[in-house]
Amino acid sequence: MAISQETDFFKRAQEVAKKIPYGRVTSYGAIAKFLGASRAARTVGWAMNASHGSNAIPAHRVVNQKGILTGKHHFEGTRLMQQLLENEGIKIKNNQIVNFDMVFWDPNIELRVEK
DNA sequence: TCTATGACTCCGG
DNA sequence: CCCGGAGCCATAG
Repeated sequence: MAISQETDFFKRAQEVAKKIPYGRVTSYGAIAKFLGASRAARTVGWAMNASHGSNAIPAHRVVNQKGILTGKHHFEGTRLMQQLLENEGIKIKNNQIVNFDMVFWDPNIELRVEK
């Protein structure tokens, strides 16, 4: 089912986050762009913050454009986010995803128009 | 309505 | 890639 355009921005961001496949990651900007506001990446982070702690949103699969775990700071432990990603087979070094280009999942490509 | 904020991104050096 | 500065956007108060 398509993500309703009627839904609030941050809720749509959460829906996209839920669609991130296991072992894959994406960026705030990619989600923002998919929602129609490529420059609202910061707001996407805001949505993650709201969802985190409330619902089971894989926010750990959302990183910045460089593949750096900028949001790890907001998880319970500073290593929780990294461990969750490593548990999915993602290599991380110095807070950065090593094979970022390989695990990167772009909703604009994978979800697209979403038949 | 206006101001402040932020888990971002782009650009130049 | 690292660093500093500016821009953009939605939400909260």
